[in-house]
Amino acid sequence: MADPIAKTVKPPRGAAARPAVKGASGARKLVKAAQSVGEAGDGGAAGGARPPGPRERAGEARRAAILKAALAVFARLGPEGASVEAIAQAAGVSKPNLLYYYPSKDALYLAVLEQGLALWLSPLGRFTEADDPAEAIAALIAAKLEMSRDHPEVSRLFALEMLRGAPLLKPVLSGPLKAVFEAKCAVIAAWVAAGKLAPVDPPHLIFAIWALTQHYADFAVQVRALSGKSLSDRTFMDETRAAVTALVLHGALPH
Amino acid sequence: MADPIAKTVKPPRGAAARPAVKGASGARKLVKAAQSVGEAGDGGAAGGARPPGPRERAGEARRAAILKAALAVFARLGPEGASVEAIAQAAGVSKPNLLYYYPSKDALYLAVLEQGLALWLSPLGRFTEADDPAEAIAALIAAKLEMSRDHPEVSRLFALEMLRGAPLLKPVLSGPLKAVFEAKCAVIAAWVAAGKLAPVDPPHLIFAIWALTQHYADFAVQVRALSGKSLSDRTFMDETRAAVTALVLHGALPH
DNA sequence: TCCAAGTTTGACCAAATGGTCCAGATCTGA
DNA sequence: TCAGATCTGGACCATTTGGTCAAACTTGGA
Repeated sequence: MADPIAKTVKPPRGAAARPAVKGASGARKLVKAAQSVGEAGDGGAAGGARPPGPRERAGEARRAAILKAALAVFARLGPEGASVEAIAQAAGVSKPNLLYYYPSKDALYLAVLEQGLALWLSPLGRFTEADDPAEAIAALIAAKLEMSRDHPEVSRLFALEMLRGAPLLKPVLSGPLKAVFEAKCAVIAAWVAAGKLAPVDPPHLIFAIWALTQHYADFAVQVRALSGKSLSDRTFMDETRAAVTALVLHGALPH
Repeated sequence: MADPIAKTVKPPRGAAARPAVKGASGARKLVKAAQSVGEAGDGGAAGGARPPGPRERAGEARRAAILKAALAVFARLGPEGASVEAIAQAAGVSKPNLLYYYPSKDALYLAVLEQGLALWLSPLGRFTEADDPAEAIAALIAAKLEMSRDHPEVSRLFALEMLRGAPLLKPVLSGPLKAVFEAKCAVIAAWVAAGKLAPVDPPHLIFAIWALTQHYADFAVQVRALSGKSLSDRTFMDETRAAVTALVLHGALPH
């Protein structure tokens, strides 16, 4: 995989440009995807008002199957380690057929990343100055832990990207994510100013929450090897949520 | 890279078996390396008492250069993404020459992992029931953060292995690491029992410390993109240490 | 000085892999 | 029902890449 930014375009045969791989460079696409996180999010079917039709349906299903398989394989082996053949097999599709839906491995990888982005960013979502800090922080922790439990591959995929130096994600990091990040820092700072929170450093508080919650997805093997448990165990999940929440709140609430 | 456990042996030409790639399967080697962390750690030169000699010296230097370059490349691209050619180039060595010192990419990867293991495990080292909890925990955090600052590639390499499901490291995790982990959990439990610590869950406390400190190495790009700083900034380092220590101690000390 | 052991590398090989082609199957709309 | 568009996958191709080989070069020591 050279630079995926380059030639991600080029639709399959002569087909109508598919929504999943339309114009704009990879990075730009990711930024756009990140910006539209909160929005309506139809995302699906290409056409206008026309009802789907069985063929389009099947195509969309196949596309989804490929995406799902690709997420699993990419998250485990990384973009280099994952072979198109392996993904195709995991998706129950022939390699040329996969390449029909996604014109290249890079395009597929980008699509996977794009799909995961919304999910990955969503928990940071809603908390405002008006909220109760303890509640808001607890909710954020819970949401992130649920992400780690229900979509660990997404978490791992993004962790992988970070480890690689975020070649594709950097624009997202310093664009949309930074915007949200700074907004949330401002909220925390406001809470501190209002005396609702101990004088914590907002960025570090957010980093801490991220680190503590993602750890259980990204280092799941280690957690499992050492404790014998994983977030899919109900009690371990509750225990973890309690431990992380307690840690963060004790550190952040006025004392 | 198929299963690196398999045929890691086979010395270069007919040369005397090199210490770096001697018998025992990869996994066993890693476990042994992990167990001997605290020990003397000569590790170097092959022969008995015979003085090094300029030639051996040069060889050892080259070996070290290769290992260093390999760490950098592997940590960035992963074992699949890194090509032997690229590593050789980074080390200023021809590809066949690299293969002369390390008979295969797998062997090289294993050597890199092995070398990093001691470093990675070392911070967990010394703290006992007799120590002051606050001091001991602060020291552990400081040591891990220094690791993240001075050897981020090592941290990233191991993070990468975790994300991959720790194919090579699993024996280490459930062997030596688990032993140390449980010992430390016992220490923490003793502190709790003695009333020197709030009733925290020992495993989660350790996970928290790991997560919080490694985050600054593994997600350095994100940290840098969002805060503009990195641990190599003196003030940011101090700030981070303070923030993490405060968070953990507030959460763990009796309140 | 000379040699045997150790070191270095250009040329080469086989396997894996991303991607293409094309022929045939299937569906859609008229 | 039929023509054209859309799918599907077996065969194929070019490139990359891990690894080998043999020949040449270096060097420590007798």
